Amino acid sequence: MNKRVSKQLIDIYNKLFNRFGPQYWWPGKTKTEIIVGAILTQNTNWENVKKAIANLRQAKMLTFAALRNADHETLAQLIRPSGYYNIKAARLKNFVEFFYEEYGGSWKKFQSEPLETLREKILSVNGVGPETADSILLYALDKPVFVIDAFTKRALLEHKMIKKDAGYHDVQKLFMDNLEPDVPFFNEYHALFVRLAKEHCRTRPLCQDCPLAGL
DNA sequence: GACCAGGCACATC
DNA sequence: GATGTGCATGGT
Repeated sequence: MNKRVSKQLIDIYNKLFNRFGPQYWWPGKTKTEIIVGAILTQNTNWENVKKAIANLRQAKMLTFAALRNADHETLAQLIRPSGYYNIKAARLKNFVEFFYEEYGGSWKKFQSEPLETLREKILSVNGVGPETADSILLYALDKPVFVIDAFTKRALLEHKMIKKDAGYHDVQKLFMDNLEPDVPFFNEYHALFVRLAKEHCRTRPLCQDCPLAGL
């Protein structure tokens, strides 16, 4: 734990929170819905994901049991609005199969597995990479892991807190080595970075009235 | 019509 | 281990 870095990270959080307030990410939803959303939102606008999830809800497919029984074609058509529907249908199936094979369909077993091995196992599912795995861990299973996305990296790069070639794990380490594990805090912090991305700096470097300017 | 969105796996060098 | 490519919809 580096005190200076730690203070800086908390400082960034405070600036973002003061500007944007709480983001209420994935509030009041089931674990299944959060996991489905995490997979469907890969490289995809959340508004499109909402349409796909609405279709699934309408078809009563927002449970793992229902997803397990669905055939590929039906599932693919329901999630069509979220894009990459063939690949994502397969990925949903992969995850559901993993859940039943590894944990016998028990949320209790799933959630009580130690974090280290749990993360490795989730990552081993084809179609689940670091960001999706960590979103599932943090938002569905309440595990204290910090989710990194492309914008988080760019913001940190801008403030010279990471190197240009830093990988996902390097960036994640910066947060997790320098902050106390805290689920609600990690939840809000990542959501605030995404809010910053949507609100301010879509594809450009940080703009002038960026809340992080002058750190 | 181009460009983008809360990635990932796979091929190739 | 770095770089390139396919996957696909809906909004701006």
